[in-house]
Amino acid sequence: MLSNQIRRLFIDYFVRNGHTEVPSSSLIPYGDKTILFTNAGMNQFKNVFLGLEQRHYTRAVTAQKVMRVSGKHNDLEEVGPSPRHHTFFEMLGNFSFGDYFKADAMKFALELVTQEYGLEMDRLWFTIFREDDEAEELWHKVGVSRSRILRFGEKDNFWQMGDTGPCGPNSELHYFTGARKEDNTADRVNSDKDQTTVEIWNLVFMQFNRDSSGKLTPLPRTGVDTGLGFERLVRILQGGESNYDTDLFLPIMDTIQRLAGHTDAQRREQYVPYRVIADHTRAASFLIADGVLPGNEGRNYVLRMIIRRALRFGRKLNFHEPFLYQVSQAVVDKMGDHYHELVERRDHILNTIHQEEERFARTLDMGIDKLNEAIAELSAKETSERGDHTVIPGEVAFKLYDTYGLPLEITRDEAKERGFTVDEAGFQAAREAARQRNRAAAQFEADYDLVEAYREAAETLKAEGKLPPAGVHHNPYGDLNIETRVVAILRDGEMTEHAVPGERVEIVLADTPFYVESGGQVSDTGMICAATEDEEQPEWCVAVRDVRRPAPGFITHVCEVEWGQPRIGARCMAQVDEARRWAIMRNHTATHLLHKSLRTVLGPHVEQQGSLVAPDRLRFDFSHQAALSEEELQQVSDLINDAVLRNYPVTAREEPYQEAIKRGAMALFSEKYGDIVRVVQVGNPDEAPFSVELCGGTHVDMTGDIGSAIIVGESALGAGVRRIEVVTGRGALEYTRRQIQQLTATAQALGAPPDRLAEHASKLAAQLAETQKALEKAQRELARARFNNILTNTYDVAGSAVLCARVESESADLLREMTDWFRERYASGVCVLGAVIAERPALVAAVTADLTKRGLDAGKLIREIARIVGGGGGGRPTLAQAGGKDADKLDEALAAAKPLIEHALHKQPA
RNA sequence: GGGGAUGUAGCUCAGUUGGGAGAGCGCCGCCUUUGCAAGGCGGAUGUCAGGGGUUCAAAUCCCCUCAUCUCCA
Repeated sequence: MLSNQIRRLFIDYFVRNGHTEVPSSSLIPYGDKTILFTNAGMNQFKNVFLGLEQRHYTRAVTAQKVMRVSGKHNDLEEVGPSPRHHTFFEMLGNFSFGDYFKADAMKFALELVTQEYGLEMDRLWFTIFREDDEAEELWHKVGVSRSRILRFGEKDNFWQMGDTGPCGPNSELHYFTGARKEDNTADRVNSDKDQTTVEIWNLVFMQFNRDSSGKLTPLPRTGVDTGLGFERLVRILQGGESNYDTDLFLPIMDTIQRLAGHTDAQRREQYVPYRVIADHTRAASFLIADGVLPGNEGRNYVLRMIIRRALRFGRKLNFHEPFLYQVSQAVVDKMGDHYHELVERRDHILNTIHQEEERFARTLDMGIDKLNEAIAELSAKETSERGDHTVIPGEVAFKLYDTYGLPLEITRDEAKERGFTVDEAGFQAAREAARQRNRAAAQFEADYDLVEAYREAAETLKAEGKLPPAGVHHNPYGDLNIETRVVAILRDGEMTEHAVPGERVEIVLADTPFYVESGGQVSDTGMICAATEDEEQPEWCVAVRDVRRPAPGFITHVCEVEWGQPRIGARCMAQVDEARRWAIMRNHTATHLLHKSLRTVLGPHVEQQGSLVAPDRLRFDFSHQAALSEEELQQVSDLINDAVLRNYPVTAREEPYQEAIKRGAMALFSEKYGDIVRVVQVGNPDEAPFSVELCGGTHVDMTGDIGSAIIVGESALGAGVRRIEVVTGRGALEYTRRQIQQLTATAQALGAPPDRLAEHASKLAAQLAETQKALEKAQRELARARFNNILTNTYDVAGSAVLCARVESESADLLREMTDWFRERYASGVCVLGAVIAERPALVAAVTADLTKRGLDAGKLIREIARIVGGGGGGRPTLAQAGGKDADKLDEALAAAKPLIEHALHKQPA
């Protein structure tokens, strides 16, 4: 059976049994900062299990993309040597949200593996939690022999989401894959002894809720969450020795072999690099398809690390030119049928990998240069000192790695070619030391306590019935001015009864029209005032500065009390600052127009990487390799403003995710979407829409409301990411007004008509440059003429010319130049000049080279006399300069130079 | 988020204890050549990343910010 069929069979089986097929969520988790990547099948259902989110089904089945690069589950170093460790893999799973529980989950699992997949009953082992007698009975009831049911403790068979929250016992199916019957024994389950018996499926039964004291209480709605390792299952069904001996990996490794030009024997011998490259290419391709770009922090860094690790292993196969992007093509071919994003974004994936390959090559070149420098230094030592100097110290190797990104293996290989070795123990020691330093520095934790305080506040309010279970009723799309009620007042996260003028508190309302920062759109500001009969002067009033969502369903308004005392339970009016909100909405709709226009002009690889929608401007970051040309910017700008002028209606509606995607809606890759999504569409009802985008933000009704949109900036934001900034509406008006003002003011100042300003200005600039040059020349000639006069003061001391004079000069540079003139005139001599520059004394001394041999040092000389003007100085023996504070003593200093020079010149040559 | 490195002409980079901003390539002009390549001569090009400080004097030393590279979380 092929992998695609195996996956299909799983999904179809559960769909037949009443489950809804839910597509895999992105590898990038949304709204969950605790994890870097989607690392389990249940991630996208987390809030459903927590009761924070409702779905229209209670049974689901998924094939989920999963990444594990570090942590307790995986270690990157294992990928390659290990037959069953992967960074990227698929997890098949069925889920029950308050629907069926243990009995059905077990029945489904057993039926599927034995009857659909044809696994042998007497090779299966079943593990259960030590105290879960119920599980044993249920397994027995569906036909499992008691001798094959094994009990384990918390470590293996008790699952929990976190320190608190849902948890429960789990039960695992293990499978004996060995050839010798006598090895099919219980002690090989959950054992590191050998790998003939492997875990294939984990059934988690969410049964309890654990509170902060550790106490378990039964959940009102139990749940089932299962995870079946797809690669392992395929391996078992296809009878291979490792997960790599399956049709999931073989085509990829065939491609590597073809590119490497290896024989089958060579391939067998180098199986580790083959596996690493195959695994990492899969991971990289999927990550890039989900919108991740290689970078140097967070998940971007992980992607870069994975690509570079693959390239490092590629060198073992003699790949020295970019090759990985070609392997990636094989991944797209193999997996694209089920994961369409690979096919849709193929060019982007291949380009990104290719680019990273070239970048890494540059890093290596740089690193190897540094290594050569280090080796040259060592060699120099070797000739001057005794001892062995063919070992590169560990700190040096580590610095190459830590600072210049040169991997140890490559340092080792390059060193070897030059007859050097690396002190690897020293390297590890340096690495460990660095790690320790890091750990010490990373001791402070985030404001975890504060987050916890908000969560507790939200729970308390729900428990007391002051807030419905779903939390604050939130509608930012309707009226911007509504009547509601103060539910709570928080001071530093703690509940309080009331607040007084001038205080900064957070207010929780039963309903709120305030938008909460999300998808780049900033939070609303506004007012909350007492709802009283007296419209003129409400009893109290607070200014809303910010709006936050510290816990799911819990919205707080950060307020400053203007007057009066808001109290819990008070009726009030919540009023969003409408002018500000309108400016935001213009910018948000303009963002959609910009996004679409960029894709039209530049191509479908343009992907939103981030955005900011504020009242005064919008900022849009997107993937694109090069700077936009003048014409491209023009085209984008024209497309946007054309859409504005056409005055398209902007509509939002909710519809199933799949339908929206089918209609070509643009979705953010970093975003998590439920089954039902909000779709914002720009365009006339009977025509093909201008843009369709999944979006939770607020928008204008008609594009004409935007007024106009002006691109005010385009810049680079990192490798392959550009940023465009735009102003709209009143902001655009203000911007053009300022520009025109500048233009007219400049035109007036230059006395030229505005439409010929550029021509005029460049002419003026050229003239100015010419005039300046002429002036400089004239000034220099003048200075030279004056200086020729001063040169007459030169007198002879023991055959050398000596000049100590005060001159006029506006710069120290000119002063220096004068000494050049002196030296042009006299082959042997000393010249000390002084001038007052910007009210301060400046001195310069020059000594011709022949005199320095007679012990005359311009540096020493200038230091000596600079003291008189209250300063210091120095330079080289032939030329030195100094400055001071006391301009009045300049002549005194110059006079003091004479005896010093004369004394030195009268001395006999050394 | 933390550590390390880098930032100087269009590009690649040098710049010693703080004391005259440079090289190579490229570019422009002229010469040589039927033309090209090459060569010869001459020339232009700098916010020394930005800001602050120390100093008579900062590309150089100190602090902050930004950007890029890199390692770690």
